[in-house]
Amino acid sequence: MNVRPKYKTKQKEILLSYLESVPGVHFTANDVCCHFKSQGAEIGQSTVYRQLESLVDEGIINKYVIDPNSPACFEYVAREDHEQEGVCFHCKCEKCGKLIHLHCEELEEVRKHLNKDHGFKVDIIRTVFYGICEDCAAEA
Amino acid sequence: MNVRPKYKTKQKEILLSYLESVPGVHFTANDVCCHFKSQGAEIGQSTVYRQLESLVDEGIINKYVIDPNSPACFEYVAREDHEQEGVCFHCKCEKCGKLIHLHCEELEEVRKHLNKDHGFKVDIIRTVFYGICEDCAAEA
DNA sequence: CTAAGTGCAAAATGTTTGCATACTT
DNA sequence: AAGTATGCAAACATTTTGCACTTAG
Repeated sequence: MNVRPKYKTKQKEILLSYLESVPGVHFTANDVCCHFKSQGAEIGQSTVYRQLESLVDEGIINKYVIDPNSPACFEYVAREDHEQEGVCFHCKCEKCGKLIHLHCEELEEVRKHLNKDHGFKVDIIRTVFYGICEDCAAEA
Repeated sequence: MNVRPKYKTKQKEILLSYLESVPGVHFTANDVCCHFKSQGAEIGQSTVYRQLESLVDEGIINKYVIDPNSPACFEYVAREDHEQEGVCFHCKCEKCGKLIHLHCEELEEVRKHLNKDHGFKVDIIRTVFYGICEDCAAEA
């Protein structure tokens, strides 16, 4: 999409270090703004939006769309999850919000299938399966 | 989630009969407005939104949320399709924005696989594969 | 010095709502 | 008559953008 950040700025740094401190938590762009506002270390909201977008592109955070009328959710994905490079799919529970990471051969197949038979190159980082997780299904 | 329409109005009637004429086609609320505007048979946009919402609740059409910043997509699902549970999967091109819908046996398999082997019930309506479509991949 | 990032306020977008009017039953 | 639906315009909320300014390399 875009060429991405090249300069290391104070804003990006503090944003990132904050995100690293809340792995697995999901938050909105506005949450981030408020957090920094209350810390006195403000970051302009355009910057927050722009940085979050960058981070999504870089695969450092994930973005979740629950409903077009509520704000988008983001979530920091711990580094280990990236590094094991065994391409990782994500399932997001719509009920409890849990994020499940799957390293699964069958899903790998699907990706190949979409590529070969439909000419569609799936972007795994961005793609999220929404649904209901085992636990939530059980208690329902 | 609401108590729904009780009166049969002209607007609802022509809206429905239009929808029935385009099964499997994706459209936005705005598309509907424009369609009727060009037909001279206008329906107010609030009415369009309200009726579409009703129809979603009634299970007559499906609503797809691709991205919070692009309009929601709707799709009339023919009665037979409901029965064969052949809801379709969506692929969204990150480059040109195209939305591709797939009725694909293999994807159906994945869904079953996730359910059976991972206990995860995929919500097809909300799940979107992001990636690069054939055309965009070609011209790159 | 140049390219990139920031922040503000303004625009854009898609959707919802208040309210007076019109239609269904 | 009573209860709904309609349509307009205004309101909303989130996200994006234009632009002048600052900062990193």
